Amino acid sequence: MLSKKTKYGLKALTFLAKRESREPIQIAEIAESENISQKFLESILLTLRRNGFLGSKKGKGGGYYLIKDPEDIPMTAVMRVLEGPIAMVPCVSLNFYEKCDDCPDENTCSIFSLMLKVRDANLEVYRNTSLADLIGIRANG
Amino acid sequence: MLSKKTKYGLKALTFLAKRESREPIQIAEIAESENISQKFLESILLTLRRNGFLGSKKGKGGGYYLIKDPEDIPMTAVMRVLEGPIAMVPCVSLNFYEKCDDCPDENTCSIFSLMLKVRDANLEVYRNTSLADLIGIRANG
DNA sequence: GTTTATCCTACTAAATCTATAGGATAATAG
DNA sequence: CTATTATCCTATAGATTTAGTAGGATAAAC
Repeated sequence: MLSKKTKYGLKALTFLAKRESREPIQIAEIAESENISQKFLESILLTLRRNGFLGSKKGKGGGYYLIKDPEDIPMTAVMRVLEGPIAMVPCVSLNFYEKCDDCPDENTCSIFSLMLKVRDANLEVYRNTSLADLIGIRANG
Repeated sequence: MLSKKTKYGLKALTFLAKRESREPIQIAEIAESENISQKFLESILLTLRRNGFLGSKKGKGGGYYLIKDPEDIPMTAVMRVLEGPIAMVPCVSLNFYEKCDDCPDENTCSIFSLMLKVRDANLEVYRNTSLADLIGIRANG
């Protein structure tokens, strides 16, 4: 299941991407518009800023804004920052590789191959989808 | 991330599928061979039996055994029973549909289309993989 | 009737997710 | 300079899910 954190983060990003202008938007405005707890959203936007997706400005007239073109923000990057590894098991993860603690040997693991296929299928989707693709009237399916 | 429950369930299923004979195998043997807590595995095999994947026999010489050919057990079925919905959000789930509580309208939801694509990509993999495909030396990638 | 192994419910512990509290910091306006 | 505004940041609390355990009931074999 997609975490609320990721869901809210994606909604906030699309909210910002939809705007023509890149003027700062306050957390409160995004939170209200997208039905998100303001404090929770605050922490999410903070991670998005720390990971290079957003800029911010303090004080009156402050808020958050995109610092890249939506076309240049692939879903792979967003998902990895908000949701974590794209792979379902660490031993097939490209960016978060780890040995599975219960597996003596990847070469004989019965689910390794399946997990590889799943990872690749998801990567294919995320790599071919940018924030720009999420904006506007949805292209159904 | 894949839950331990699903991972262990899949390993147990492949362990049983690898055997030529369909004689009952004891939980203890599977648990030891696959590095799984016996009690935990017990509850997993129980759900697999209740959902029509396994048969069981009590008493001496008892245990669990497959009641279908591995070719006839698609990953879609196993995943849905052990891991739950294949979709990442309930509003795009085929078998577990629900409205998202925070979304006023699916038609304007910015992530709906992406979640559909992800679901379909995963379905494609799971539908085209049976338990039989998990057996034996892994076909890498 | 004893042994063996699954059946079943309930429960506990740990981890993760979701959300909140409350003050620190910095920018703006006057 | 001071008040106001809005982000910054750490810590923590509450809720949910996951992982694993306890302990006896049931049924089959010998």
